[in-house]
Amino acid sequence: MNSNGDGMAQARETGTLGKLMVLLDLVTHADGPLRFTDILALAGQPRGTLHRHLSHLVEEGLLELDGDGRYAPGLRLLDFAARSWARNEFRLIAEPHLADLQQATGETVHLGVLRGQSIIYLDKVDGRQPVRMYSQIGNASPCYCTGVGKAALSLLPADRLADLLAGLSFTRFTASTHVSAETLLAEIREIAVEGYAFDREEHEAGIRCVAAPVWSEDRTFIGGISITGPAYRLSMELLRQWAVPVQRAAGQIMEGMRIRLGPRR
Amino acid sequence: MNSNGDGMAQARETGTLGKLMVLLDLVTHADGPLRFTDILALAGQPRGTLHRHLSHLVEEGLLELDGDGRYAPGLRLLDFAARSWARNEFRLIAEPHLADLQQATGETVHLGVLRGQSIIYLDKVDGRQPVRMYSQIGNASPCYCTGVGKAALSLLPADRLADLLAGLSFTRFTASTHVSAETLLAEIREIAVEGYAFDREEHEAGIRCVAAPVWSEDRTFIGGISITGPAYRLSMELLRQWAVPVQRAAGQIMEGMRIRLGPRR
DNA sequence: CTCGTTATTCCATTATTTGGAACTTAATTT
DNA sequence: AAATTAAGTTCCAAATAATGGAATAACGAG
Repeated sequence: MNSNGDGMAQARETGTLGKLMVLLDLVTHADGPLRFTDILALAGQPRGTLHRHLSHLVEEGLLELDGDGRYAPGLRLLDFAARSWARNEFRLIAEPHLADLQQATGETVHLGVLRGQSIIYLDKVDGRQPVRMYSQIGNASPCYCTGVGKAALSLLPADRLADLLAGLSFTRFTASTHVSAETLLAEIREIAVEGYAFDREEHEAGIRCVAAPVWSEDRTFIGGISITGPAYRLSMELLRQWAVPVQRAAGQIMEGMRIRLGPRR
Repeated sequence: MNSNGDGMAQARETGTLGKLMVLLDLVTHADGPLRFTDILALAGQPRGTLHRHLSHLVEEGLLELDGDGRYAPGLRLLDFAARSWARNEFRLIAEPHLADLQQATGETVHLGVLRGQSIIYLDKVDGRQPVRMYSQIGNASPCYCTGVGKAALSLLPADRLADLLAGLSFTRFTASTHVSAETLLAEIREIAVEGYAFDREEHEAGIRCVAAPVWSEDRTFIGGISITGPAYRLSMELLRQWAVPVQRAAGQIMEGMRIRLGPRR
């Protein structure tokens, strides 16, 4: 009955919630607060419907409406996120190993997981300056141009990987960004063999990283950890050396997951 | 038809969204992952409805369903929150002044705003150990037992304050926690006169703070900043001295808001 | 294998959402 | 100041999506 094989991008099967989430997405991804008319143009929902939807979102604290009639992300989202983060077992288990890795290398260490087509960063340890956490934690980055992302992709079974690649649309961030599924797939196959991935200034010019895949046994978490830093300090040769400790830390995290989560299943 | 005059607590006027948010609240506020039956008992929604609601929330990434059939907060919430936080103007303007205050006192500095009956912490600057941001940022704390909370309440017009107090239910966290609207109101009146508030170990034993109110001209942000630390180091006398720099920093933040946001209105 | 528990699916009924249009309010121009 | 245009809000009959009781399926312990 309800075949969904066409090329329509944003079709959702989640009823009212899906429509509301489109709005939340629009507002949170915009460069600044949006007025009603702006959202009307972007969302393509009828006036009456849109107005009620926005009112409900504001009422629930998911959006905020300022004195100039502009909609911005609501602060209630922070409370939800803080709780989500505070009790995340993957992160809790990984934390000490990230700190170790930071100590060993002196560079910034990240933990991220694959959610849909994005990598969501769960943790960051940076030894040098006081950390501005939200600056990176929680941020969703594309999977095809980050070390953690490519490491995660290398863990997917062929069919799931193919599906994901098929749905991907590439944005060129730098000269080295993958912009086709073919070259990306080729690199992912290599990564699957080697067990580690590089980001060769693919997301941000001047920034390199080496990453290793990490996953939980039930596959709830498919992601990776990485060491990131400026290209002038992190030669490709150095990154190749660091692949070893990164993989070791990844192994320790997975062992920690097995011990903590294994018995229950 | 749908009279709503009874004592039912959680009645919402936001249709489907309201019901979904109740579920998000339940899961994010629980001590750990919840099974379907747990939620069924807590939410009081019929089986079929609940099941569909949960499925939709999972599909949208707001909840996650692990291999044992337990629901936990979803990581998509982190992405929303990170964006909400990153562009929050109040926080951006306050940031340098919080850092100054931290430098001047050596203790932890917080920025929070009133949302409903809660204070949501927008920022934290702690000079000593590397900051675990989410540990505090984003967390919603009760307004009646935090310095920032009481400072914020002192800014409310009498009628809004009365409404808020009427809806408050008090939890005794320590021996000094306010547990009645009367004593709280009395202190708030004092704070309104003095221009600063203390937390005398009211939320957590052994932790004190001094706070000053901060607000934006359009009243979108009503909150405060505080200096927090252990009681053995922060005597009440010292806190009284620090009221001055805290108020000064608060003034600077408000001046910053006026300059940045004033022209637009 | 069986029983008790927990989770999922089904579908006629009903309540909610929908969305075009009318209306109000605010901003801009003459 | 009045007129004009744009922006935001409310309304309500029609259509659709949510509802929820009951049946089914999956799981787990004894």
